[in-house]
Amino acid sequence: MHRQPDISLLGYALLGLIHQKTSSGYELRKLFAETAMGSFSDSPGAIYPALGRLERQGLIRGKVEPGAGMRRRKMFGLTAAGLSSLKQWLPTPITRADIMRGQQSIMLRFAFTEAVLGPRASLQMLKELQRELRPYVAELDDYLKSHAGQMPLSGMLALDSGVRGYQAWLQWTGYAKTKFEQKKRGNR
Amino acid sequence: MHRQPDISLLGYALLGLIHQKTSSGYELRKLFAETAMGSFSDSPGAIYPALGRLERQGLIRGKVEPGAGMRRRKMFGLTAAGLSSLKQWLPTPITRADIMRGQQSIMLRFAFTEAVLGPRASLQMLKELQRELRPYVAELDDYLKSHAGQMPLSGMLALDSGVRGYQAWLQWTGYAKTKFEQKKRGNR
DNA sequence: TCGTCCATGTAACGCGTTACATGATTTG
DNA sequence: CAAATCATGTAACGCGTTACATGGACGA
Repeated sequence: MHRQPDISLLGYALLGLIHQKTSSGYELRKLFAETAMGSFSDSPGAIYPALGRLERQGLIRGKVEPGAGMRRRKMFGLTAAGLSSLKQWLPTPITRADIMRGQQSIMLRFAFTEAVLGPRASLQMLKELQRELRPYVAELDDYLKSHAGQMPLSGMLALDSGVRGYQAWLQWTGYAKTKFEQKKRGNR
Repeated sequence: MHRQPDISLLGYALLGLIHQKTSSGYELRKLFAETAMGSFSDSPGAIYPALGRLERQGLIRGKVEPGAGMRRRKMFGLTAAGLSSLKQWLPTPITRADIMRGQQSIMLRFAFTEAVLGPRASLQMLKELQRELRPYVAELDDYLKSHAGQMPLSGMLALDSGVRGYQAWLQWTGYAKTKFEQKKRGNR
């Protein structure tokens, strides 16, 4: 039982992307810059040190491309240890604390789960998310309804916007589940 | 024209709360811990240093309560400079970059705007938010529709969850506007 | 008086931010 | 050949995190 090294969310994002495709730091930067990937920073001062840490931890390995007439660049690939770190992280149970901290880390895990652990794990994750989300939304809603009168309007509305966001997320889990079930039944 | 000192989001949160009510560090901590206030940290290692910075910047002033038979505590109140910092920050224009970075900072501003600048400013902010949000949601939606086929299912769904969140937020702006207009017409 | 809150702090640490630095290689 | 872009880094800095420290007040 090797103890899990500390990896930041950015680290896991890099691990997942590198799992999808061996990449250079620059490519990863562009990905973050162009595709609004959960709003990770595209700054070299974040990515290169993060890659350095992952490499020092033995989770990825980079080698400078020997390509002829190419700009020198270091392509990073996942090591066995890196893959197992990903596999340990992806299915960690979803807690209410995770939910309150924001969708970001949960959705990052969701995005990588299918490719690394398979669609069954994705479905499992969606179900877990529903189980945590449903009572939380209900509680927030109750709180809002019973306290709406005694709160300043702005405060009530700010809270309401959060509740609506969670409701939309909850609805999404249903949609996502049917999409995965459709896929399992073979119609792609 | 005094230059605006650097204030973190946590700093603004504290400023806004102290504006509402002169408070001690401990009270502010409890607020964060209990009311899921945008998920700010309730840890003393965040709040006390932040209060210290604000005090050193002359934005708040704390005095130890002379209360008889009470536990010693330092109550912080806003200074004139603090109030003017808040007033400068609240109405800064909403950009797409703000939106992509997350609702947190925008909703924090919204929550304080009514009390500090009045309901007209809140309405103004909601209109601005709509103006930025509407085309952004439309673009995301277009992108999703045109690329849905060529993306991995998880990726498409992760993006879709983001889009749904923004859509819910946009709908909320409409609701919030009517609430404020109702209030202006006098029926509370 | 003994534990449990109340209340305020401090120290080490990690990581992201901003800004700067450096070259090589296409493109015009 | 000059300018833009590719590609990788480094340094200073601020702030939040976790964990630890301290001490007074209140209840049993």
